[in-house]
Amino acid sequence: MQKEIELFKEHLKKINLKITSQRLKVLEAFLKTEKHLSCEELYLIVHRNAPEVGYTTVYRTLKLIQKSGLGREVDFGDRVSRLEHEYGHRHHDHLVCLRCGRLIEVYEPEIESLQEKLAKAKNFTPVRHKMEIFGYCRKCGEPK
Amino acid sequence: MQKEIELFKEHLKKINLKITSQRLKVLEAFLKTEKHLSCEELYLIVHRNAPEVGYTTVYRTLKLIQKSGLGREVDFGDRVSRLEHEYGHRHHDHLVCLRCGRLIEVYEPEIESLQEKLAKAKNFTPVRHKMEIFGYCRKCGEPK
DNA sequence: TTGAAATTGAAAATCATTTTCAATTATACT
DNA sequence: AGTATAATTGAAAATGATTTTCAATTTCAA
Repeated sequence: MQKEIELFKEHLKKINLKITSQRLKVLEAFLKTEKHLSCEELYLIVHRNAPEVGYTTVYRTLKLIQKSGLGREVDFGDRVSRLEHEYGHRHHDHLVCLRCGRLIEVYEPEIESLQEKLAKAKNFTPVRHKMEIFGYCRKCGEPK
Repeated sequence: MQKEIELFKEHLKKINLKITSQRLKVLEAFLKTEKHLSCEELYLIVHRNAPEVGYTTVYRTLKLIQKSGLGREVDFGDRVSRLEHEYGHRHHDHLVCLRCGRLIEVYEPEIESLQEKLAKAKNFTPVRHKMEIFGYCRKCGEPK
């Protein structure tokens, strides 16, 4: 976690932004969880221990975490941004349970290379991609 | 297009909803385009010829089009719902140009079957999926 | 034709996110 | 350490897409 904090500080310095206690508190709360937290969830966690950190600052810091390369924004169709770890985590796709909301991360290199091929066939220069499979997890069983 | 209109009417009857001129106008505007229209864009089109159709009704009708199986909601990360044709269109993925917003539809059966395999490996029952590749189209060239 | 139930549109409400702005704070430079 | 200055903060207001409310209107089965 120290490594990530250092990277974050370096990123801030590089773009002439200041290292503040609020920013570090938000970052630490993010680093401590492996869950995909929304801004509000993160705000509640940070705010519990540090009531002086405001909602807006959490939003703003989440943008910085993304730009620093430590976090990636994900949206599972509910119009709520969530942040997942990017540093030290290779790209993966998601299985999203329609009943309980459970999230399973999966990695399939063959799909990645097929995607490259697809893009190339259309003269398209891929930058990033997202793939989500919605359905029912083991516990939630068959639909209906 | 008549076939789709019939299907829509059948769907409404099945769930005891009424066939109104407003609903048919929104449906027809949707059927006439192959573009991925947002609610607002569709509203503007409908409203041009039929000013008596309100914004809210367009929104409500778009939900009905989705439920009837004629349209599918897509969201390319800008938090705006768009509706694409579902009836008579096999599932496909999207290449989204980050500069000009161009949309390219692609179909790759191998990816589809790999997705099935992935889900099965996690005891997950897939219902639907979405895959989007963001990047730069031929015209917009390399990033930056 | 009629009446119950569904539909409509305008306006208000909602919800996530962004912007505004005056007061505060970090940091580079004395 | 002190100070100037540019960045940061948080509360509140603004935004923008979508949803809800509600009284008036319309559909359609009987």
